[in-house]
Amino acid sequence: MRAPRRDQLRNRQRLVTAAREAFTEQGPDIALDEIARRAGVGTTTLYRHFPEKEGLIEAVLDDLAAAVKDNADRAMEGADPVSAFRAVFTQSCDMSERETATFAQLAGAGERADHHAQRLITSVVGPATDRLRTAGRLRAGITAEDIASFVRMTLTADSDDARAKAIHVMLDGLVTPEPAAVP
Amino acid sequence: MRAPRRDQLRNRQRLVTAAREAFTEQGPDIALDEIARRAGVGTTTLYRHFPEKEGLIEAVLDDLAAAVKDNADRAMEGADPVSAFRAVFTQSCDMSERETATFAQLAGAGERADHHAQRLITSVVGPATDRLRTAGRLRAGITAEDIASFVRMTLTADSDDARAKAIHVMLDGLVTPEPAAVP
DNA sequence: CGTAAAACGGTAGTGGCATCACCGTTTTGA
DNA sequence: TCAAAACGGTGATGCCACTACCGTTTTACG
Repeated sequence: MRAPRRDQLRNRQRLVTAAREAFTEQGPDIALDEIARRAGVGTTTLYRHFPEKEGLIEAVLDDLAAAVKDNADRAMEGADPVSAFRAVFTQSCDMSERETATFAQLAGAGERADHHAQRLITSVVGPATDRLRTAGRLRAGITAEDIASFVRMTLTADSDDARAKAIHVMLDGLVTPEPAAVP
Repeated sequence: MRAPRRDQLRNRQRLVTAAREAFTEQGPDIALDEIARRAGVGTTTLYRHFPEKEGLIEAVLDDLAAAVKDNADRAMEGADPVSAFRAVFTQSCDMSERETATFAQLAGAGERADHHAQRLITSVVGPATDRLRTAGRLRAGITAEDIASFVRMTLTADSDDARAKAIHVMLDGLVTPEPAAVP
């Protein structure tokens, strides 16, 4: 089997980067021709890489999620389970302003994209959630998928203010108080 | 000034009803031609009533919200502020299965529709929220708009299960415990 | 009733956009 | 070096929102 060609990899990366910028500026309804032009490739090449628009959206979601995942993993190191969970949850809901809006828009741009976003978020918050549960501080009956769903909900808040309040309310209800110490 | 013609009113109602059914079955991307056919009117008539698709979506949102508003107002009568709020909040998040999904899809079908849905929900939960605050049982710093935003968030949950859990968590964080009685 | 204003409905057309089909040209791994 | 793979331009198809006409029907009202 031949190794993948360099121009192929390069063009794919260019497309994803251009698409990410384009989606951020204009939303998911921007024309694919425009994205190809921004990437400096022909429209044919775009369709060779992403036969359907939703595939490109998924790739951009991957790109956006990678940064969040990095931050989340860093926040896990050397922190107690409660602090780690709070940090991961907050960061997942509230990346940089623009990224949050872009991620939310793309996640709502179709069923496939929606599920893909859900999976990505689950992979980000899963470890912190499991650790919180192991420490006995996670509210009973809550799964990592639930947490991911909550995160995605907050992304659709219509203002940063409302989102911040929602994060606060949810964290309060998710992390249970420390069990009383035996005297 | 002449009174509005009956056929006009009738056709408008038919369009909204047909659109509501069509959106419920096929989602907001269904073609307007198809909706006109279902309503038994010409496409020209559809565009005369709703020059833009988003206007039709807003009308359907109104239609859906009216039923919820009725339930909410009924739940307010003769109930204490806390019960009333819990009932209104829960019912707003969780109408009948189909309606919830339809409302959420339409609310996400454009910026105008989004803001319209927000206003509608605010008008539904506003009274119950104000009453809860007056009773001193609403968490400090939370406005009716925040509550409406929370409701809209829960509509985007990806499963009934996750939505139910979110409602529970949020209610716990929103209604403060009764202040201790003076001995 | 009679009538004119208003609403209707069919048909054709415009323009944007996703997606496909060719096909000659360029790049690249081996 | 050279064949496989990727590129890119151009034109076509089909769907859909939205517009323009224009002759026909319905309706409010005198």
